[in-house]
Amino acid sequence: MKNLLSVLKIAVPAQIYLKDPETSDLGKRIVEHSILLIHEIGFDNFTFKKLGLKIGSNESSIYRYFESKHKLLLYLSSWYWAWLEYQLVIETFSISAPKAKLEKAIEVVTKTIAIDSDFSHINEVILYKIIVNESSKSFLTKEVDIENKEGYFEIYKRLITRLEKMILAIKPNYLFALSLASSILEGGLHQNFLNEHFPSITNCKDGKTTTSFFIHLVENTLK
Amino acid sequence: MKNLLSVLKIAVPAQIYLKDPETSDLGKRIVEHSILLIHEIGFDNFTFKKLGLKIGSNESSIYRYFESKHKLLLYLSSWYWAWLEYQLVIETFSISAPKAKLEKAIEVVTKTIAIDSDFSHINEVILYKIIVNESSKSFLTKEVDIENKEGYFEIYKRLITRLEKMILAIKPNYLFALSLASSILEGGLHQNFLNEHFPSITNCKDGKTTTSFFIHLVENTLK
DNA sequence: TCCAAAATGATAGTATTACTATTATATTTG
DNA sequence: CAAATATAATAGTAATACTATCATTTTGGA
Repeated sequence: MKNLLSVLKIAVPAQIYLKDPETSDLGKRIVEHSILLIHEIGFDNFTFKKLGLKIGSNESSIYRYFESKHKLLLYLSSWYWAWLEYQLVIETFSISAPKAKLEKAIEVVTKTIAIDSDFSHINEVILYKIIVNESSKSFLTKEVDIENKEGYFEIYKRLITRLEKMILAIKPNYLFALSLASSILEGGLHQNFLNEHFPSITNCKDGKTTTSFFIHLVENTLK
Repeated sequence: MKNLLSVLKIAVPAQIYLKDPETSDLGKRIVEHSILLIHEIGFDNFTFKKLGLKIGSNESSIYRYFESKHKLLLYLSSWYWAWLEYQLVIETFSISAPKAKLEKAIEVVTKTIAIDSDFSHINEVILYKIIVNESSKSFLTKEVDIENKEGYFEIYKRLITRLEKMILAIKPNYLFALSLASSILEGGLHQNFLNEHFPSITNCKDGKTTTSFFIHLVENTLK
């Protein structure tokens, strides 16, 4: 996995950034340390000024890469979804049995990311925590419809349609394959959020995983 | 339903406000018009100054009721969950068959609110839209753990444990009753969000309702 | 190796936000 | 009718989320 990725690049929709952060050292440091800083102080308290201070660079230079901190969050989210899509594809590619394939897919998209694949400047463990705690803010805005039209959520939507296909491979006449797919993805994040902040309203703790909850749920639903 | 509520008061945790908005005309206007204004311009663009302008009052007066706009959002969310809990209780109270009871419960918590019960200054149809589009912001903060300890989310959590009980009444040995309950509640909101902004990744549209998706899902899971 | 272009940094400035503080004026109530 | 309470008006503050301008450094090609 690590080696494969070292020759690949996670592709984020180009409209999201002004200048591709992957093309320079400063750009990479912006992305790397924005993840750490957002994790540390939360997205709402995060500013480009504070990030500049942290990386020994200038606020104005960061604005050359991203129009706003909202666009940066969109970038991080898209990057994560692209990374997850890649994981999904390689992990399920060689499985031909539909049921086993979907099971592996559910595992990939609902498990708590705990190991940094370490192929780049991006720490996936911390990024995953940001996705759990902040990523909804990327679409909970008044501008969501415009930004959706501009393609900012393409990777996310593609991921869901990939899951949908795997669901339909098991039960072609199931009427809610898309809704089930989006429930697995967002629901997985939400259960992990609850585990962290509201443990009294989730069972996904103490050895019982979010993954096992969803595998059981989906299996029964598609029976 | 309307008549019953006219003698009842929706109880929101008192820590959320500085002065109970239900106790004065200004307070009620603050709540009433904050719902309309947040719906109109979005929570992120909403300010107490703009609200003051709208209701012909002063920013400083609004601050006497709510410490911050974040607290106001917590108030609106809590109010909605309390209102929904009330709906849940009266609609399921007289049903004794566990399966029918849960089915009705799912209907209550996942359906799109389209009729204003009109018993108060609060427009539940618009409030529901705010819940769908903004309520996650009430807990997606760095302060969530402190605020949780202070009891700001009590009603929400109680609602989920009510659903949990109904689930366990059907299948007492089911290990994920809490997770299923929280998935129904948040998942219901999310599917309705998708219906509004990302229709390409949900099936809950064109006559197929969010409610029917969840009823089917839960029924099979508890079989 | 030098020159121009590109990238980065430094500084300043702006409108708005999310408040707090103070004082003045209504309104209610005992 | 006075005192308490509620509301309004005004001012002020530090921070935010940027934009604009200009200076300096780095780099990539002839």
